[in-house]
Amino acid sequence: MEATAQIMRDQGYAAATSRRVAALAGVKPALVYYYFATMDDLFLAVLRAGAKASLARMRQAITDDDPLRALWVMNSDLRFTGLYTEFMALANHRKAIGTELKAYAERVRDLETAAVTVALRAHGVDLDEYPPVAVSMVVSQMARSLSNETTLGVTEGHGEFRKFVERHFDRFGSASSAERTQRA
Amino acid sequence: MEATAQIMRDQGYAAATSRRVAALAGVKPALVYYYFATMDDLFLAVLRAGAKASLARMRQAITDDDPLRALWVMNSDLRFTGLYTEFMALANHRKAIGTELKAYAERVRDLETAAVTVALRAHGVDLDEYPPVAVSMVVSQMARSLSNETTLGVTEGHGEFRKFVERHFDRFGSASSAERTQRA
DNA sequence: GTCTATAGACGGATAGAC
DNA sequence: GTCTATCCGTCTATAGAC
Repeated sequence: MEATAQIMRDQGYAAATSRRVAALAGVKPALVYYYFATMDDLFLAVLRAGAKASLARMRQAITDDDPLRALWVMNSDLRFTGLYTEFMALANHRKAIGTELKAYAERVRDLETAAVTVALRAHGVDLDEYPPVAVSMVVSQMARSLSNETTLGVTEGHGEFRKFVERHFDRFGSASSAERTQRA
Repeated sequence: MEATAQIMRDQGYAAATSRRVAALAGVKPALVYYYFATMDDLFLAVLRAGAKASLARMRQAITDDDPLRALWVMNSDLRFTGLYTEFMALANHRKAIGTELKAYAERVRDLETAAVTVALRAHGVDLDEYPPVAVSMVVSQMARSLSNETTLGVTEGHGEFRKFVERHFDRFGSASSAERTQRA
């Protein structure tokens, strides 16, 4: 499963064949089918393991003293976003993958929203003006978008965007006294 | 090329083989290689054609009386975002695709930023507080993210997010939805 | 331009030895 | 559990007829 994830990240899901996975894992192709009936089952196992680890980290982030930044950092991990992009593409034509990825995305959204709600409320942000679900969507999705662009080699505007995000983190998350004034 | 794009959208890039493309186009596989030396060349041609059409629409959007909403609408087109996601995944392990996609993404960013700069400045928005490049990134990337999620079947928070975006469109000086209704 | 036919590589998956 | 060996399908790409 480790080998599968690595190949998917480095060369795309189409390159994750039973032969290549086995070679990287140091075993023979037939052994892959001893543990996983089909390649789809292997992909699903990789997805579930990644989702489980990711959700665990996210539950930790909820209790973080700066959940917004924790969310940003988590979704800026190139290893994570690379895999996620591959699974998104895979989900396009593998029904089972799509179903699993959808379930995962919805659980993530719930957790993210909960974390952001706590953070915003704790700092007196108007939850009608800044709905937690919308804020969490911006933070996690933009972090992923920037990561995807970085992988592609596009970094134009990234510096300015990070500064832009930082300003809002200050306002919404770890509000310093200076930023409280700005909010008013 | 039309058949290739359709298959990529519906079944993923890995399904766009010379056989299937030819079948959908109503010709024989060998003919594909008469027009395109390799499958990579075909993918590149599809990418270039799509990029050209997309850039043309974007230049139009600059002169639109509501560039921000035009940007949002353009990047909410499921046909466009589906293809874009596939090319992102393809770029992971096809160097030529990656180079082309990067060049395209950078030209898009320049155009978007120009359009947003004009729009914000025209309505007296503070460009230091809301850097045009950051605003354009949020608008286009979030539109794509929502489209990708919709394709996956995830719509949680989408309604709230759209309202959130509408409020900011209004605040940034674009005609409010009420005004647009009046005009219509 | 469009076709038939095919070479040659690689893929998923299975049978059966050890 | 892990292997060797193999079946059979699909893929890219090419040769050459029409």
